[in-house]
Amino acid sequence: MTRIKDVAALAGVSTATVSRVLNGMTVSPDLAAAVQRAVDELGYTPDRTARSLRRRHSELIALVVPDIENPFFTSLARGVEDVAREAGLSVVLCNTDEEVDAQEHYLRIAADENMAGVVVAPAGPSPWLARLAQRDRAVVVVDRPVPDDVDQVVFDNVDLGRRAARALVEQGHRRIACVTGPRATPTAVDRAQGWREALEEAGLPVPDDLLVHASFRVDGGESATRRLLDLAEPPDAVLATNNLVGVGVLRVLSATHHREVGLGIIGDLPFVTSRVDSTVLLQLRPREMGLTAARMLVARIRGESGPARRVVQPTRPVRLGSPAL
Amino acid sequence: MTRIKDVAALAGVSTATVSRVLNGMTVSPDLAAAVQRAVDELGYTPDRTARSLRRRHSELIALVVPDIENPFFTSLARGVEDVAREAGLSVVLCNTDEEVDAQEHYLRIAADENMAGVVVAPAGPSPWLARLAQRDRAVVVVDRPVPDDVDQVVFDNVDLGRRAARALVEQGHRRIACVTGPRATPTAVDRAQGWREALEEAGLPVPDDLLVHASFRVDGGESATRRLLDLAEPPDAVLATNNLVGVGVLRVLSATHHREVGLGIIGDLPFVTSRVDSTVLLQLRPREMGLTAARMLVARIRGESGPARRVVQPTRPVRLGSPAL
DNA sequence: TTGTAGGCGTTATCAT
DNA sequence: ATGATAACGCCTACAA
Repeated sequence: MTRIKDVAALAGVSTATVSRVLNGMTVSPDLAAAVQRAVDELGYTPDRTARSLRRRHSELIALVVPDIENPFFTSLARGVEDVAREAGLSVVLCNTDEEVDAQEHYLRIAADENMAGVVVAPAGPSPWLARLAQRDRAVVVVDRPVPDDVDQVVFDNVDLGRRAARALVEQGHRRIACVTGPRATPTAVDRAQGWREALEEAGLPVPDDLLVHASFRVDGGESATRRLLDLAEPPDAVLATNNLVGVGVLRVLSATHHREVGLGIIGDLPFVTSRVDSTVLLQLRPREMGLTAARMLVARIRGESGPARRVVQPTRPVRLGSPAL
Repeated sequence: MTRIKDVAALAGVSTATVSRVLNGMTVSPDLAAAVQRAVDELGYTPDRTARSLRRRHSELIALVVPDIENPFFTSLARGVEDVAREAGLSVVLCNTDEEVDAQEHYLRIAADENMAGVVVAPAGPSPWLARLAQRDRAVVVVDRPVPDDVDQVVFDNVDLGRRAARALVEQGHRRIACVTGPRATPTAVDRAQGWREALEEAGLPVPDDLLVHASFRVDGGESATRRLLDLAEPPDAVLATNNLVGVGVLRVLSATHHREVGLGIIGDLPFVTSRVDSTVLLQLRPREMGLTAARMLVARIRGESGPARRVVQPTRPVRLGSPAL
């Protein structure tokens, strides 16, 4: 392999001068040109492990997400990537599969690899958030709020639940069920809370059996919906508090020909192929969330100080119909 | 931060001994125990940049894919991850967005970060494949064959096209269109070739306007289908050569109430919500492909030598109907 | 402005 | 079996 000293030898300068050229420090034009020629001729690029060791941090940032198969997080990843690339950082994507152990594993690696920073949508609480901050690494938490004193970009989840449920009320539905995620997932709980508030403010009853906690995945939406349809008094509408749950609900409603049952979804409907003209859609624009988070991260990496910020990512107004048809 | 010398001091041994304990070399039981105690007490983990610099390679492998939003590649990623974790390697996911520049960027980083290996589904040809091999890094190409002399895991794409088209012929269709990916994408071309062969072997004409090259995405399937439906003699069936194109075709067929038009899809239908009872599905099981590729990669990282292998990943037989309903 | 040289934290070689 | 020490490749005081 070609090393910095090979470049130095070819250019007839010291390795220090090569390093300076590579890092944009002041070097006389003629030497800089000679170095650049040598670099080009040899196709030299610095060894990033050596550079990271010396500089005490790399040019990698980790994006840790709980479910890489959920289009919400892949969109978020696109946003993070766009900003990172602009800043000369590369993103490595880590999938925790909603398992805290895997999350801890990847956060530890981010620390041990001396990555410049981490954007994490937490599968659960983690001591590593504080540890990373303490080791002087940039940390931004997205989507799911945590109690730690770190930068966060989240939605106003109670408000999301409220707005989506209100829209269903305005459509004339009176028995609106809510299918949400696990009790341990704050976004799931908050959105359900918003749903409850909207029903109460409309003077509607909120029976316990209309709120179902399921996995935040397609199968969760499916099983929950089947259970709801089996009730003695089934709902006349269903609010799905995330995109995959929404797909599951929609699948079961279509398969069982319950086209009269209203549907609200917080999130986008990825790849849907059925017509959902009257569906209430509250789109979240995860890409924008990724942009916001990555910008905050880059600012911290560049040395910005100040107290942890908690940014509420705005969303679009409720709309009707399928996004693509 | 806590360093190896802190552990050594606390355990009353040299750093060399600590290193030996950490790396499973022979150390007397009592010293090993003392070291382990110190490691636990300090919560020490080795600095991976230093380790990588010294060992000449890290414990990271890169998975480079052209479209992180395509469920085919996220499934493949799951397979790679499962094997990698088992082998003590961590996967970093890199999205090239079908851009060769981005691909080159990430491959270069993989080289400069001294990553142990790379699994890449190429967006296009790359000199880095050879360069990485030359630098003694493990490389496995997946999904899209390349001319380079490197390990590859691919489908028999001509056969896929043939089998899917045959199934549509057997359903009684006589004018079967094919919507495939860009001319520069070998999988797209080969699957279309299989389609052509199946039609010819059935004695059906293969008019030029029944083959449409589009992007390998949902919008590609949509626009191609609209064009096909506008033909003077529209097709009575459509073969989509990948999953996203299939979604696009299905969307347009549903939206325009062309339920009588037959449909074949090479790949899975992610998140579909409409009923597709008579759809020909040729599922590819990308996760298995990821498992295969990662196992080959791990073997190479462990030092396996021998000529480059080209493995054909088997697929399921054609089936009918939606995967989930 | 440029070169020399030390050190980042780890592993591996060479003694003992 | 263990310890001292020299690398790995780069960056950055410090000196000139």
